[in-house]
Amino acid sequence: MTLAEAIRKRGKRLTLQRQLVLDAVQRARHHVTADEIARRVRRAYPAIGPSTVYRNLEALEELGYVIHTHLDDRVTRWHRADSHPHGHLVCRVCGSETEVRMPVLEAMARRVRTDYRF
Amino acid sequence: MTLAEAIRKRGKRLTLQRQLVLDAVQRARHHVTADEIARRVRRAYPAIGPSTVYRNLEALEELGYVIHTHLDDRVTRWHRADSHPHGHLVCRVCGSETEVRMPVLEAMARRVRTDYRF
DNA sequence: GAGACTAACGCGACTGGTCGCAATAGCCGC
DNA sequence: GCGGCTATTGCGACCAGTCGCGTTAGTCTC
Repeated sequence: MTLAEAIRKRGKRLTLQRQLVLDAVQRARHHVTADEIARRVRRAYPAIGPSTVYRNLEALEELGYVIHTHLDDRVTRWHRADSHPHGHLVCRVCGSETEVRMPVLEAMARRVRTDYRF
Repeated sequence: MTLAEAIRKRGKRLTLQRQLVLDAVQRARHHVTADEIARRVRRAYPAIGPSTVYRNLEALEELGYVIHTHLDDRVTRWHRADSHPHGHLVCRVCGSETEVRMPVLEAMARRVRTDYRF
């Protein structure tokens, strides 16, 4: 089943803009902001508006292709859903405080520290 | 030790605006938004600006008097730090998904559901 | 392929929140 | 109490993200 078919089956459509947004997220090495994605897409399709990028990211997340995180509690960052696992963390949320508990695998620990500025 | 002393000891100052913001949060029955706090404070001190409210909430959180949460992942809500415990939750953060696990105490469960729209 | 249905687009206004700056006013030491 | 230091204020510009609307363009059916 092609990407277009998978998307249509969910009642959505595969537009050029949507393709470009997905492509930009998948090409990105790490977590990227919506603005960074917008800039990349704009190189191939300058007319794209910010709201289109936001709406496509939301749609693509719903479809299971991308994932968003709030790493620093400020800007939303996005990455491909099938990237190698890098932080399915167990957290304690007590009001605003968020403590990140280290995952079991030591290899992941370093990366987690970077992501969460921990 | 008075409130003023406690605050000064941390290198901060107790201004009228800060008192009013703290008072508004402590008087509030539940989680309130910054805007709601601003409106309450404005009744006694109309000249207060939004940024002052935000900065004071941040300062008061740092001082341990208030706590903020992102209940619906949209608006930030605030409440007094010493309110009876209502949700020190254990969460799983996997990208954007956040699953709320019920606390042990059954009495708390109902409240948590409301808070998290779960 | 043509037509109809409607998801998605681009735009501009709006919202919640932050930042830099010059002015104000707590606080401390004398 | 007075003066100096600097945290804090109010203001206005700005930023990330959302929403409503009229238009465009995928998709499905024939």
